[in-house]
Amino acid sequence: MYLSMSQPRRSPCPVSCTLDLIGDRWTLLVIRDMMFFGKQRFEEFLESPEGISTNILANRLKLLEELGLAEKQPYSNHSRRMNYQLTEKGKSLRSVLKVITIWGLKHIDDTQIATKP
Amino acid sequence: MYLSMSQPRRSPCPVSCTLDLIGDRWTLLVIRDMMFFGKQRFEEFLESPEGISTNILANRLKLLEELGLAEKQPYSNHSRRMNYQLTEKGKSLRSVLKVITIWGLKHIDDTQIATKP
DNA sequence: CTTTTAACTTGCAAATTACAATTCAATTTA
DNA sequence: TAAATTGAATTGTAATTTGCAAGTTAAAAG
Repeated sequence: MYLSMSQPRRSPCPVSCTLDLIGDRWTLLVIRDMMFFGKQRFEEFLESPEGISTNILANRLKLLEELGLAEKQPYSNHSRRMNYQLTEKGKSLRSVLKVITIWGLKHIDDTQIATKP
Repeated sequence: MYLSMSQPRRSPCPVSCTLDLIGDRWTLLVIRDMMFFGKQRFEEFLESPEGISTNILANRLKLLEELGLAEKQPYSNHSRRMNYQLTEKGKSLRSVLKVITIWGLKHIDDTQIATKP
C-alpha cells in the first residue's frame, strides 16, 4: 500500500505528502470514530455505518500505528483485546476533520453528523 | 470508481461523503494545481512533480466536471484544446486544501510549498 | 502538405479492495 | 471444567483500480 513510510514520497508538497498518509476512503473514518465518537476497539469500528471490512480495518489500524497517529494497548494483562487511541499527532488532525465536516455539510445534500448511538 | 455520484453513499456522514468525492491520492492534487498554481490545461497537470498518468488525469478531470467542481471550455472555437477551471463549488475547497497544507508542513518532515516554475 | 502538439483512449500487468469464511486464544457461560 | 462465545485478526478469491506504455485523432504550425 502507498500509505506507508517505506514508499518514497511523490513530491515534497505538503498536500501530496498528507494524501500519501491519509488520502484514501477509510483512514480518516477510523480517525473520526476515535476522535468524535470515542471508539477504541476493533468491533466498535466495524459497527460504523460505512461498513469497513475486517481486513481493511486491521490494515489501517496497523498503518496508523506505524505513522504514529494511533497506538494500541492491551485492554488488560495477557488480553488479546486491544484499545486503540489517538496519539497527540493523531489528535492534531482534528482541524482537518473539522474543515472536511463543515465542507461536506455545506456542499453535499442530506449530510448530517451522526448522533452517538 | 467510487468517486461518482451514481454510487450510493456509504452513510450520511459529511466526512464519508466528502471522502467519496475527493478521498483519493490524485483528485485534490489536480484541484491544488488549479487553485494555487493556476493550471488550466491537460499538459500542465501532467507536469506536476507527482507524475499523474494520462488515464488517471483524464478520469479525474471528468469526475470533477460531473461533480460540478470544475468545468472545461474549448480554448478557442473548434479547438480540441481545453481549459479547465474551478467552479465556485470547486473554489470552496480552498479551506480544506489550506488546512491540509498547514498540517503537512507542521507534521511531515521536509515538506514545502512549491515555487511556481 | 507534412510534422508537431494537445488531449485523450486502449491494453494489460500489478496492486488494492470487498466480501465471505476461517482461525485462535481468551473470556464467559453452563 | 467443558462448551460456547467473543475479539482481533488472517486467508482466499473475485472484482476493481492503478500505473505504465503505446496508440489515436484532430487541429495548429511550419
